Amino acid sequence: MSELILKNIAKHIAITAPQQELFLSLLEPKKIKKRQYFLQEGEVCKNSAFVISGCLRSYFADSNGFEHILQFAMEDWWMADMMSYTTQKPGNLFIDALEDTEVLLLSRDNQLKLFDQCPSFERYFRVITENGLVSHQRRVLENLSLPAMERYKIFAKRYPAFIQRLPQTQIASYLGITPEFLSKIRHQMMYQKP
Amino acid sequence: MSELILKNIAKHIAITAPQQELFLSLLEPKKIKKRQYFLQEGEVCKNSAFVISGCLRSYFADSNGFEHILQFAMEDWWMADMMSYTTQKPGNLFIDALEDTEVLLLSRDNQLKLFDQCPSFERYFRVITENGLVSHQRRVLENLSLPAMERYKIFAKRYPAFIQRLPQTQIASYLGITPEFLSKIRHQMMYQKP
DNA sequence: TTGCTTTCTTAATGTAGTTTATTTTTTTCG
DNA sequence: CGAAAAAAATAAACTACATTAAGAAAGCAA
Repeated sequence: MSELILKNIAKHIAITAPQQELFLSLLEPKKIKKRQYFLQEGEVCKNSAFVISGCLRSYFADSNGFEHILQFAMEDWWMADMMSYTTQKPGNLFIDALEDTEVLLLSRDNQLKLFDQCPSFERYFRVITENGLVSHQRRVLENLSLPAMERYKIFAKRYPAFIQRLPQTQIASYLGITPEFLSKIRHQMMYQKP
Repeated sequence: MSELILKNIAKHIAITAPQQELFLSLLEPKKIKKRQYFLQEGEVCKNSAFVISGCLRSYFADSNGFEHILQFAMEDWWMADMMSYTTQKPGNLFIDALEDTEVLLLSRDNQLKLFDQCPSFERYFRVITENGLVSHQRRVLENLSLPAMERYKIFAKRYPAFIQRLPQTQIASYLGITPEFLSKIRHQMMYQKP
């Protein structure tokens, strides 16, 4: 069960067997049922979650009650409210499960401990964070420069698994449009593609 | 002249005098005149730039020739095309100067060397990158959830110096609206505020 | 199987923001 | 300084997307 996370780490850094054990000893497994919250607005995000199976989403609920999805996390992805996790102050995101989900938790305390005891992990999370920054920068620019249909096409190409597993409502919320308009876009695509 | 960058680093990590010297020896000063490119689309971003004085912007030029600003960098900020800088592959951003600007350059090679020779710097850049990620996540959510006038108000409150120093055209491009519409918004704000 | 809830579609109407064009104001620089 | 260029304001026509409403389809518990 911890093979997945070790494999993920091996993609970026090489660590010894005792370091692996140290790392695994700092993790805590958890199961989150579909529709169950992992984190709610106003709480401190004590843990970062590595998804073993299932799917999480993080979102912001605006003053009109509309939900805006920041991120999905399926197998092999990390999920947290980064603002709250790094500062350990109350956050304003919700995180919940779109499917029954298994995760491994790493508390911020344990993460910082890990950085001191094994600096390779500081490198691992630096690289992970660099990649996250790049993908959010790309998302900002795509939202500024592309109309909704283009953004949907790119999303579908980049994350084909998401298109199959997620309801369109969720995808629309991630793209920043209404489900009604996404439906219209998909209709248009069917009759203009070939 | 290198006081500013040492002070910035001291905010996050403590380093010895010889480490400071090592770090400074890896930096290269450069001047960039107003309207001059620091980086063009298709080039590899070899250096990250720490701004000593003046102002840089990074932007994406879409297929219709419109510019979409990703970031401004004034004194005490780092600027790079992160995608290209971290992978050392050709990027798709432009970076140029909005004012005559002085920067200190750190090449990716030197940065990685620094990480090996002084792991505290790996921590410094991890923290910087975490902060960048958080601010881009916040920007994604603000773009999804708020109308243009709210985004402008938040921008003005968060970066008061930018409002004074930058032309409205640039701010509009950062907010994702046309200069004409920003002008309209500002007119509305004048007659509804008090 | 039924009924209930969630998801998806369609369509009419409404609006935040764009486009295009013109004029005024400010900045730049020889 | 004065000319030219850039930036800002205004306004009318237009469009991508939202809102509202209603019904069809699909998933799911009992």
